[in-house]
This record gives sequence, structure tokens and C-alpha cells, in this order.
Amino acid sequence: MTKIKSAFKASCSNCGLQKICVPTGLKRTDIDQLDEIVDRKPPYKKNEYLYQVGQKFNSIFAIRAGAVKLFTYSDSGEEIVHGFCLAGDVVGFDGLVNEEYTYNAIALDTTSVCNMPYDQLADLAVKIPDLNHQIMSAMSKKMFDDRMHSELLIKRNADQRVAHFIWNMAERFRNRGYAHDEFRLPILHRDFALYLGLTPETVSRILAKFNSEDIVCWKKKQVQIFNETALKKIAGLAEADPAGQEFG
Amino acid sequence: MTKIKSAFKASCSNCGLQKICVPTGLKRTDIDQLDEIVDRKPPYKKNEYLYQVGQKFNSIFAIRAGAVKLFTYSDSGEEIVHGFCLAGDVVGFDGLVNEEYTYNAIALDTTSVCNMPYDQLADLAVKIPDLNHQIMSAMSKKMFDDRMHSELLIKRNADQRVAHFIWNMAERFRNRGYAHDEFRLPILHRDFALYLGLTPETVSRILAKFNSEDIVCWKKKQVQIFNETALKKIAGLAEADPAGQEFG
DNA sequence: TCCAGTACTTGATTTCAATCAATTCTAATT
DNA sequence: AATTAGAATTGATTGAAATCAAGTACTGGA
Repeated sequence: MTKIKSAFKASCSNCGLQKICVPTGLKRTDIDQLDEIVDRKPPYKKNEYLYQVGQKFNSIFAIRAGAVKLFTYSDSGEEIVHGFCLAGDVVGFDGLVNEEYTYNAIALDTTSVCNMPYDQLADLAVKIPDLNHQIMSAMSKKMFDDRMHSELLIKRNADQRVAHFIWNMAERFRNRGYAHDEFRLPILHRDFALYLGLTPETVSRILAKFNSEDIVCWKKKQVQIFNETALKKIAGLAEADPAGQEFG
Repeated sequence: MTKIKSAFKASCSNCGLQKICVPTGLKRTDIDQLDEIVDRKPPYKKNEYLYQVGQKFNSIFAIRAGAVKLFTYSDSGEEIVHGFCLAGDVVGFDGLVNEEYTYNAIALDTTSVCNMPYDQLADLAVKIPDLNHQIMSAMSKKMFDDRMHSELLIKRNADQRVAHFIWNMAERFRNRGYAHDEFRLPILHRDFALYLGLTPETVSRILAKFNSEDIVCWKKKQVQIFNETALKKIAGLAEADPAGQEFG
């Protein structure tokens, strides 16, 4: 806990996110090989782009700290928010087809990433089948997230969407070993509204209601959950702890 | 055109969907290797399941003919339609994480598939990097489809959703070399409505309107597009042919 | 510390699509 | 060909969230 971090070279093998990130399930020797190709650049500042739509695909990014927003613009020029990535998430797979990225990825906070050049990663994956599988798993996980997102947009009303989103974020923090009832969420209500297909006004009203009912408070990028049960209930989630819910 | 098909053993190398399906971009010798692991079972009948949620993941399916609906049930038991697959599409990647399928896949019509057992495919992919890349491309393409779906659900009103869906289907037929202004679409209006996050009533009203305006007619699983320009315009798609739009 | 621009809140009104309800049409089965 | 259940249509009504319109509160930079 009180280790002097700077004394260690940053590496996958001493990274706290090993259980969540790409190295999951890899042998120690394989992790060391992966480590060699990882490029750890200085962190992105708030509002810096990791990549943009149309840019040549060259890397996949594992987020070590911070938060990233994925978005595009519709034909009519409105911003469309596709998702948010937190520490331990892997982004950039959208670039695999046609060798260019299909999202814009922007840092919402100061954000450190592990940059994995794709040509090297692909070469390595050929040699390490577990790694190859791991990459596909990460993609498959992303698909699952997207599926949950569409489900939200298709079936849920505004209250349910807001509750579900907050609950989902809490779960992601829980899975990463952080407090799940109180956490920093550097996401603008505006972006959050866009992601849920709602307006900022609607989101504001619902958050005010949840706050007045002592369910959850989200102010100044800080979230506090007071009544987990109520939140889950509004979100339309089954009462019992869903054991199979180990996706983040 | 008038070749006696039964005289040929079905294979990737004589398949008309080669340019769309998994073999795209592979060398002839690689395709032959792929061919060896492909299991071509008798077609699925209408309403037969290719796979179901929770079932052990074992295969990826390339659709040769017919149509498949991907769906799940929400916590509250309502059906949620996630997509439709046509000839040339590849399904089953959702099963990669945790080794089980996360969708239900059901045949909407008599449907022939090429079943690719995943363990064999994975072994082969290790030997053929192009194939590995091809598999990831197919996953990435699926992600792009899902992205278009969320975009539709987030930003578009009912008219735009309906128009966009029909346009998208037409493009898929066009990409596969079929007529794009008249095609069979064995999808119930009910399923179509669920996919778009609308009710059957709303869809029915909009289709009636489009029909009365001589834009498009979709009756008895047969679609005819009379006014492509109007359809695109309603869908909110740019007037000029989007050159970069080669996804299906 | 002030200022300016952006983000957020709150209220009044409108609108689009859902819901409710009743037929009509269609396709599968015998 | 008759039967029947499911699918699609059409109309009347309701309701949830968008929109319009001021306001207030942050936040980052000078």
C-alpha cells in the first residue's frame, strides 16, 4: 500500500489491474513478453484525444487510470456518446475493420494508458494462443456492454436508465476492488444524458428526485449511493445478486 | 447460373459469399484448410434455434442462406431483439467470453449455415494469421452494426428509424450482389418493431404512410423500394453516396 | 479574486409515440 | 375448405419526455 511506486518500473506483472485487463489468465512468461511491447507514454490531459474517427488504426489502449468517453457525430452533426471507459478497460478494437478507428476517444480526466501497438500485439498473439483468446474475450466483453446499452435504450424509461447506469458504474468499481457506494465519476451530466438517449433536463430532474428520496446523490463528479436496494429496484434488476454478472 | 449445384461438393472456394464471409482475403491454400473444418449440416427449419442463451459455446456460424434473429429476454421477461443476420453474416462471437452464448439465435426462414467448431477454428487461426485477422474483423464489423443500432435508438424518431432500417437492409442486399430495391425480408413487423424500440402499432402506421407516399412497400415479407431518395432523406442519411459506407 | 463561459436546475408547455381497444387479415392445421 | 390463433391495421386517448425559456451555480483562466 505504501510502496514507493516510482521505485518500480511500471509493468503488467506489478499492475493492480492484472485481473481485469489483457494479462488475465496468462502465464508469467507470457505476461513478460506482453510487457515488452507495451508503450507507456505520459498521461493524456483532460480533453486530449486518444484517437479520432478515420485515424489510422495502430494501437489498442488499456486504461490504467482516468476515464475516456467514446463518441461520434451523426450525419446531422449531433454528438452521440457510445460509452465510457474506466481503469482496466481496453479500447480501440473498433479500428480493426478497415484499419481505421470508428469512434472518437477523448480523455475526461487525466488518463494514463498502456499503448499496445497492434502489429506487435498481433504477432505476439500468434505465438501465445492464450493472449489471442484474451484479446477476443475483451472484444466479446465490449459486445456485451453494447448489448446492455441497446437493451437500456429499447426497453427502459428515463428513471430506469439513470438508475441502471449508476448501478452499472458502481459494479464496475466494485469489480476493480474499489468502493462501490462512493466514487468519483468525471462524467458531465450532459454526456451521461446523451449516452442514455435523454436530455440534460430530464436527467437533472431524475437525479434531483433520486436525491430527495435518499437513493443516490451525484454532485460535482462525486457519486454516493445511499439506498442500493431501491436503486437496483428502479433499475429493474433482479433482487438477488446476479452471480453471473461478472462483466464490467 | 444454370450449373447443377448438387454435382459440386459445397465448399468455401466455390461459395458465392466468399467476398463477404470469413474467407475474404485468404489465400487459396488457406481457404482449403478452412474448408476442412467447416461442418455443413442440413438446414435449420423455421423457428429452430441455432443456439440459446447459456448454452456452451462451441461454434461460430456463417449463414449461407436464410435469416436469423438474435434476441434475449429482459429481467422482466420481455423479448429484446438485437439484430437480424442474412446470408454472408457470421454469428456466434457473443459466446467467446465465459464460453457460453449470450444471445438466442433463431431461424426466421429455412436457414443453411456453415458451422465452424471454435476449437478447430482457433487452432487454425494460430497457423494462419490472415484468418485470425479475418475473425477479428468479423467481430469488429458486428460492433459497428451494434453502434449503428444504438445511434438509431439514441437519436432518431420513429419515422427515421423505420426508414433507416429498410435502407440498411437494402444496402446489405446490394453488398451481396442482389437487387436492392426489391427483396424478401422474412421478418415479422412485430420483431422489427422490437428491434427499433417501437410498438407494432407505430410501425404499422409509419409503413402505411410510406406506402401511401409511394416511398416503400413492405407487405407479406416482400419489400419494394419506389423512392430511394425520399427513403434516404427520411432516414437522415447524407444525400451523396457515402463512399466509406462499405459495412453491411 | 474576479470574470466569463459552460454546466446545471427548475418551470410551463407541447409533442410524439405508447397504450387501450376493436376489427380485419393471414397463414398454418386439419 | 373450414377453423383458428397469431399478426397487422386503424382509431381514440393518454402520458412521458422533449422542447422552450429563464434562471442559478460552477469552473477555469486572467
